[in-house]
Amino acid sequence: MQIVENKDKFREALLSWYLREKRDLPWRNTSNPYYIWVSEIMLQQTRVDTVIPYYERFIARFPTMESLVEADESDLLKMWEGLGYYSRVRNLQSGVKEVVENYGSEVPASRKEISELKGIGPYTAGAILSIAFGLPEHAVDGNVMRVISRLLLIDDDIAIPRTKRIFENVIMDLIDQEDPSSFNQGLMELGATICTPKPKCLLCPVREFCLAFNEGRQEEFPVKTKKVKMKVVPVASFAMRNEKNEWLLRKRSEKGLLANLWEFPMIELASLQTPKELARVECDIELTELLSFKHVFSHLTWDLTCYTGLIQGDHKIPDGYHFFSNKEVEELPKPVPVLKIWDEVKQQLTGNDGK
DNA sequence: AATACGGGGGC
DNA sequence: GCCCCAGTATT
Repeated sequence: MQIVENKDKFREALLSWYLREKRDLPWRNTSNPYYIWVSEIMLQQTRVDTVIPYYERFIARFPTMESLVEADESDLLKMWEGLGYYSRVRNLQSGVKEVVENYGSEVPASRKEISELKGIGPYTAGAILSIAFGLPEHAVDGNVMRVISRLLLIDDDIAIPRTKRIFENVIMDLIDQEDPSSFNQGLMELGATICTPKPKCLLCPVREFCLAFNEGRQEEFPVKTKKVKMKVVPVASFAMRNEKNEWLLRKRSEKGLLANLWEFPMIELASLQTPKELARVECDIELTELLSFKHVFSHLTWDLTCYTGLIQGDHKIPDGYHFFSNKEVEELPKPVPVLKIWDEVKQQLTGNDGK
């Protein structure tokens, strides 16, 4: 059965399946646009199962837009710790602040206005508009491109940004005017649970409409070109304590990777050649190797070796560095590789105490 | 158009 | 290992 000649039947099949089978997710029990907004930011490039506990904690801690606006950045980052893409939470606060100050705490319900808010791109705009306000707007994410490319045999390369416009146009033509929320969420739910990279077509509620399935070519879609292999960066990290059992950490730059999160001092080994960097880490201190591991980011890999040692007597501490007690270290927002090091440090401590 | 930006789960 | 995830901002 062709979709283009049976749009109403397709909508009916998708919606009835979605309304019957949809997962019970925390953000599906609210119509508060702010809560929908928070969930959509968290769900960017992040799986549902990962998001759920973060969403629950975040809403409990910042139940209103006003409460979020007042939060310190370190508290925000602590709530986001381990979730990744940390600029998302800064942008979220910035966007919410704009709404509180310029829109009387009412999330604007037009694509033009909502798209001007920090952190809200084409997908998130459509998601909030359709889910929170019931407006017929496209919300094209990776799921939707995979589902639609199979349904309609669209073989344009989804790695090319301009290709997304094709899918947005298809959705605007296909979207259910009565229930745009369930339509958009239904497509995403389908992509997340059935029309997965390895599709489970026998469970699919709309397979009779699917051109790829009819030709047995579902695994050929979507078409996506390969990406370049990423860089491996050797880094050395130093978990140093003083005679008061305080640990030396520094706040990362406010720009770039893991911005404003805390770490044990760390250098890329290539830069260890320079005398300046050498001087910083060589202070006549005895170092022992603590652990080594690789940490994979989206665009690079750290090949990390961490050393630990005791700083005795007087040493000049560079600007931006600070000694923290165990309890204070615990409370700092840290990226996952630093959490791994900290876990190892704590194990060593309890091991020593136990013996 | 290409790149930066986290982290984890599935195979 | 590789792929991909309810993407956006910057260049």
